[in-house]
Amino acid sequence: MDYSPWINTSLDLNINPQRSHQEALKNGMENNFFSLGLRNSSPKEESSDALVEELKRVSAENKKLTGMLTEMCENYNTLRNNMMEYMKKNPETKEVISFSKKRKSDEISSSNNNLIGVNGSNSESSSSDEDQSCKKPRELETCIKAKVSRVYFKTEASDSSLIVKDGYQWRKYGQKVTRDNPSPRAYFKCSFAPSCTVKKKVQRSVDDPSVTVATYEGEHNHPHPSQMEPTNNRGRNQMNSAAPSSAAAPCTVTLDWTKKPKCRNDSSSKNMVINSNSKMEIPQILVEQMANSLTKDVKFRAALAAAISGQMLHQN
DNA sequence: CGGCTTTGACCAGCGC
DNA sequence: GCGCTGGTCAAAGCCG
Repeated sequence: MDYSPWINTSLDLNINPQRSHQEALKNGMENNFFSLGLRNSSPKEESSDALVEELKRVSAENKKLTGMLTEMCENYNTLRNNMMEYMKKNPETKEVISFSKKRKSDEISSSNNNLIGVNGSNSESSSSDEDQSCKKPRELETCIKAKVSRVYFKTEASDSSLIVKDGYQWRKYGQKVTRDNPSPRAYFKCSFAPSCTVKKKVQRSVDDPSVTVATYEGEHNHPHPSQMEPTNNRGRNQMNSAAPSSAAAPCTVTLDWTKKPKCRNDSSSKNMVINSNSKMEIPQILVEQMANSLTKDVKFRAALAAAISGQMLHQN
């Protein structure tokens, strides 16, 4: 899947150590600066001194936060690499988990064979993010066995349809209201090729109803429909929008082994790993997710704007 | 008429 | 063993 991520941190948090302050300033921070009522030509020097002090403090805080984020990224990647290494070294472990009682295991294993047969690169398979995925052993097992990826689609909150425009042709075979989410979960099978066993679950995010979470199980054993027949428009659902980059530009995330299960309500701690198919670097997307959560905090935004304006003052 | 969605029923895994 | 829950099936209805 060659999608571009929809993640937009809205605030250009200085999360990239390589990025200079000048670059950050280019990205519209001036607005925040002026919205705070800070002016270069402030008449009251005392208050400006206090402000400068405050700005220094916030700058230091900003620096500290940046360092913490960087450290978190490093820890995350280390942990993930360790996990991957462990899984490679101990395939029997994987097998033990996989052979736990799972109904229709033959079906799943066959679909898994399809995955390997079609696409040998299964390295980035294990995946999930914060909330629902893999919080039960059964789901964990599914994550390990089949190629599971989770894609987030930004949609209109008022849009109640669980249609995800990913370009493939899906046939809906069920819908269920799950316990942990009031919005129904829709079940889809790939109907483009009869032999394709890819399944998809689509459900609104608990945290953000404007976000639709699509969980893909398996991998298509056929090319993307838009590559095969660009004009093929049959079907009423997904094929109507065979261009994946249209309304919803998803971000594929993969299993986060460092995450404890049962933390679905903690949107601020979303750990994500971008699928290797994506052009984005893994730490970058992780950091952007963190930044996204942080930027929801009004206080943090104010402090951040103050810190940046401090940098501006410094330069002037 | 074919293909799709809807939706209630059914099945199987899991926890108690 | 029983109840809960998620996942799947399949009949009925809808739509182009």
